[in-house]
Amino acid sequence: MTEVLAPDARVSARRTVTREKLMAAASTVFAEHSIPGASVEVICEAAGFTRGAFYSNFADKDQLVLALIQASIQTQYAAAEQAIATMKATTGDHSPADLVSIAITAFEEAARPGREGILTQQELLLYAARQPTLREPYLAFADECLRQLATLLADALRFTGLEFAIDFGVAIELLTATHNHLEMQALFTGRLDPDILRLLLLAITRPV
Amino acid sequence: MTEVLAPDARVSARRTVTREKLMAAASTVFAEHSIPGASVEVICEAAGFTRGAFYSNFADKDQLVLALIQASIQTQYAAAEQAIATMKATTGDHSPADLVSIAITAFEEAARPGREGILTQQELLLYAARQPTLREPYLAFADECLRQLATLLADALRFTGLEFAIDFGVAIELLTATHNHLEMQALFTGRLDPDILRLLLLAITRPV
DNA sequence: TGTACATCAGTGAACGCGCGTTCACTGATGTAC
DNA sequence: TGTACATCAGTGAACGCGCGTTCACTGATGTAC
Repeated sequence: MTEVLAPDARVSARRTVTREKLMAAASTVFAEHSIPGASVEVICEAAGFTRGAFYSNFADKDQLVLALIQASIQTQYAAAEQAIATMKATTGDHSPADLVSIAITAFEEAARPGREGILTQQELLLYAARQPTLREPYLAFADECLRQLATLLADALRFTGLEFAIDFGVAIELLTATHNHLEMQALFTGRLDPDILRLLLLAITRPV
Repeated sequence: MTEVLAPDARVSARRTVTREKLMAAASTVFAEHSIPGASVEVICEAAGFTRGAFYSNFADKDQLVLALIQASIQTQYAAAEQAIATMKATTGDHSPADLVSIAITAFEEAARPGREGILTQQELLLYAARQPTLREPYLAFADECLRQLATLLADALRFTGLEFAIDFGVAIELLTATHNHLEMQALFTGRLDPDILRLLLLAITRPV
């Protein structure tokens, strides 16, 4: 991860841009055709390169998938951080429920993946579940994400004067499960109604 | 659906068996290689046939996927019915929480898909989300499933003297979302701990 | 029940296409003086 | 700053393989007398 935060000087800017274009194109093509259904040719066409460029940047297709998974992890980290910042910047008169809702909305806004992003994420998730090499990193990421979210919610709850009526870890899991469920449903209905999240949160909290 | 319940006499038993073998093999291969990554050749090999047999039974690969989706729907219907029957057959002294837990466990037992089944289901779900032709049927199924589950839970709750503290529809959605989340997690951890489901249920119900 | 024929179900070779991957190349970028 | 050369990044033709699909065939099953 260090290399990503502090880019290797030996990698030219041009090369970095090419890599990013290929990854963005791959993300789009994966969403439409699934990972095994997406040919290197089509990805390169979408990115505006020839296949040679692809193999100049990635050893093979699997290495591209791995890079995308790492990028997806980084994006979600950033979204969590953004949400924390937004929440901490919020002041003024808000009911406890409103404050919690603001924090959640901030996270959903920051991470909002759109239809294409949801499909790609699910695709990467299934791929990681199958590939033994990727299972461990993905789990580690999930744990880290839950911890981030826990910090966020703990802060938000302290502001609001609410507390969880159930185990903290279980509460976080229920919230992410529901969030995921809403995203999957959005693939079919086209709409994402976050009301259920709010109802869940109110059901599992109580005044201190 | 009529043809499935009352099998067409013009379709020989031999043919039906071949179809079922091909579908079972496809389910296994889809779990391992995803749908676009599963070649007709490999599916036929796993089923013990040659590729000619495949095209004698299915117009193309997509028709096989469609048949699998329909079969998956039937299986889950059956599981819901089985769970209802089990619950209605349960008598004796049980706490409200226990009774609810028995009903849920019965459903999980009847539907228990195993690692392979979970992967295949997710694969079919993503496929249906992408394929406009399949979106509508899948949604219709989901609605029907939720209605079945609603009946089951309404009965169970009546037995127990509990009632939902939140909207009925929302409660069902939260339960299915959590159930799904547990299945996905099981793909990574290898274990499926249904305790969270029980905790959720207790959190969103109250004595009448 | 036994025989002769018709239909059906699965075989396996063949097809052409598109895929992943390689590599000799060329034009773009960077470096030294 | 300008020129000469070295390195780098992406090109595009070529390869061989495996795929989806077709079809003439054969052995199995069903039917009529």
